[in-house]
Amino acid sequence: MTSQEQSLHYLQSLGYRLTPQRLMVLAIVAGGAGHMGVDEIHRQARAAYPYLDLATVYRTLRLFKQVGVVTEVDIDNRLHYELTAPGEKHHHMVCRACHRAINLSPHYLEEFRDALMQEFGFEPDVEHFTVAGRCLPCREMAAAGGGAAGEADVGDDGEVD
Amino acid sequence: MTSQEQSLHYLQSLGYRLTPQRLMVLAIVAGGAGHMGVDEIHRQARAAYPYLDLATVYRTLRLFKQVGVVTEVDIDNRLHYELTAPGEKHHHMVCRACHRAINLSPHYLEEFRDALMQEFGFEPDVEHFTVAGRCLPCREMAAAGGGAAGEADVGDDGEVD
DNA sequence: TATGTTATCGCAAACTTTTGCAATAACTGG
DNA sequence: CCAGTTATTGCAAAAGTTTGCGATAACATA
Repeated sequence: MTSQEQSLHYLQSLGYRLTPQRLMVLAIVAGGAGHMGVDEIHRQARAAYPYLDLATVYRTLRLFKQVGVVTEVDIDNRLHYELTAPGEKHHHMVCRACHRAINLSPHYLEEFRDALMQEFGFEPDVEHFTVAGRCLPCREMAAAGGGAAGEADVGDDGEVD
Repeated sequence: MTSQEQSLHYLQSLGYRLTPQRLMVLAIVAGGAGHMGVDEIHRQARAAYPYLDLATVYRTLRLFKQVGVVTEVDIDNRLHYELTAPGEKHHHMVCRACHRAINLSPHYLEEFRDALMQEFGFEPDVEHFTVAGRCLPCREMAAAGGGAAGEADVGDDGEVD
């Protein structure tokens, strides 16, 4: 049983229905490399299933995220999704200059999470976590006075690991 | 010189112009208790200055945030703003069930920030930081099987310190 | 396989936030 | 104090995302 099939059975076991729209969206996110923008998922889905509505894509992805099948990443105020890798869980650092997403091991958040739990009883959503900031190349470019050269001219799929 | 006046001089020293719209928005955010939603700021502003456009409120708040005069908090997918308290900097934990914002001392983020800087050269935006999760009361309510009772029925101004 | 229940879909409209553009007004220098 | 420069405004429209609603289709039961 592939991990996609597992996800589908899991959804079913929670009482959700298996619809062609959900199969399609799952297959596309699974097939894509890295995180995909909603519009791209929608475009690909419509190629095979022309009537699939954008609202359905949003609803489907929100459901998948809620049950943990996909991971949501906010890149430059736009939602992106990737398949949740069960064994290789990671968070993201998103550069606010070049909008690249860099993976971050969960290890870096454990202390933080434990402190909030113990001191406030607050359980942070660290299933997935995105922290904005500025990556090394962009900071160097900015420091050099270079400014905009090369910043923000990366496509939807800019990703470093 | 009040802290509002300081903010205004600071804006001016950066080359920004002092307009009635900016004075108004600053006064309202300064006068409000805790973080205010954009619509509420707009409503109050229009009471005294009827033609002030919502787009101007957004632009003004974005500018204020950029220069550090106000702090932005994302509560339930809506932007909220509060005056940046120079001496009492804090972050926020926002409960995804009751949407209350709880203040968090910067101390809890220092280690995290330092680790990212040292290991990745990534400089996280920790001027202000919002972490989503579930607060103690909501977790207890959920555990008790109570479910929705009392959750999410808090107004715009629900805040704990 | 036929039937009922209800989760899900497509569509349209709403909502929050951003952006383009021409008109206005804040600051600068004379 | 007046004129020129240009940041800022208001308006309208776009962009991204969510929501309400009637119609449809997935699943369960017989």
